[in-house]
Amino acid sequence: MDALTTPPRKRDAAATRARILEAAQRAFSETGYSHTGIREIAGMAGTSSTLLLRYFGSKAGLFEAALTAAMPIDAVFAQPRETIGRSLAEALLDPANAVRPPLMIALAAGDPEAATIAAKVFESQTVAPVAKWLGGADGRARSLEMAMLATGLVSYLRQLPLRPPSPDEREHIVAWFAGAIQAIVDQTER
Amino acid sequence: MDALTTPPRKRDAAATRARILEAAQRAFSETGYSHTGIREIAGMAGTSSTLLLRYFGSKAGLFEAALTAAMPIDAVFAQPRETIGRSLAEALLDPANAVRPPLMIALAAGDPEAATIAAKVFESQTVAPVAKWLGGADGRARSLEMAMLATGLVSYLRQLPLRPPSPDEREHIVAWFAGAIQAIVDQTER
DNA sequence: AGGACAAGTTATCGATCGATAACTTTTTCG
DNA sequence: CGAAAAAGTTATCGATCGATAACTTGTCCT
Repeated sequence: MDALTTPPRKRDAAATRARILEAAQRAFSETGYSHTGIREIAGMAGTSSTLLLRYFGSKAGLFEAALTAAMPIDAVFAQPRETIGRSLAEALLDPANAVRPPLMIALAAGDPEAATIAAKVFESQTVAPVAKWLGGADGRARSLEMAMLATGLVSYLRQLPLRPPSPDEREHIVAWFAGAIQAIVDQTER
Repeated sequence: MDALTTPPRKRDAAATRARILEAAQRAFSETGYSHTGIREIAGMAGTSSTLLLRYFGSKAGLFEAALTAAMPIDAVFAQPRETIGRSLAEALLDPANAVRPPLMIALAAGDPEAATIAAKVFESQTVAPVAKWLGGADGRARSLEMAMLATGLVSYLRQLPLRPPSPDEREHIVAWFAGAIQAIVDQTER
């Protein structure tokens, strides 16, 4: 009588874990940390919340894992240094990149627990590497400035339901962002 | 037998309403929208959640009221235009200013309901007035750029539990922020 | 083949949340 | 004064959340 029901999928812990992680990245970056339930994520991954918790310990653990796995900044900073502003802007605003660290930061800021996790991961995975990439004694300050810009950009152009900027306004903003990033990168020691 | 118990305070709807509003501003800007309960706010105001709901209809209504009442940008933009960058930075980072629009924005971004309210209020109370203050056809784009910078600044220097920047780094960041704001303000039509 | 362990499901707990109803106390005003 | 309206309290509902326990089913290894 179960000829019409979907047969249960092959058991594969690694694949299930990966599906949960991917679903978590998508869900967290769409609805934020507090507003996303583990049942919802598990449902998107085709499993149950119980299994999710066994793999990741807790909702906070899952968030940390999702955040850590979503840090593909190397590709951006491998681009030519002379046009890194544009490259970063495009990477941040590409709709295909569902999960980006600054977006996660913006989404986590409202929840103390999530903010602590996000800050820790972001510090080690993004702020510190970029500071090293920049070089100089003021590397960390400039890295933080870039992070502020990036978080602001994704917050306003991807997250907040503001009245959408016109194409001209959007291009104005993106050009300004790229220029501001480039200025920080090109800056030499004072 | 109630000689030792505090006598109940005089009944004053306006004063109670004001206490609730102030408590809401403080609580929301410390723990965010989702993570702050109406019982907690009511407790800070010395009343009950029932009364809070009667005055503000719902938690979302209270948030909107708290946000609308926390928009003292006029004072900042009444300062001399030539040094508005510094003035804005100081206003945003002054610990006495517990509630600032960009901070509320940062805290609300993670919750869809709160983000919708915050975006609507911020658009009309801050983005639009600043756009008019700036003037020019690209006023709104430049206003949004300033909002991005401000949100990034308060997020990283007031909200996120990052490893705190050193005094030198902090001053580096503040000076950069003030310069970036000033550049947007001084910018003329291209 | 068969058992041991991993993978996955079902049921449920306890806490918390926003919201509502019903009630009591105080103030106000004719 | 006294009654009506406003101000405030107590009790509780229904839903949702993260988390745990107990159980069943599939897979793999000797």
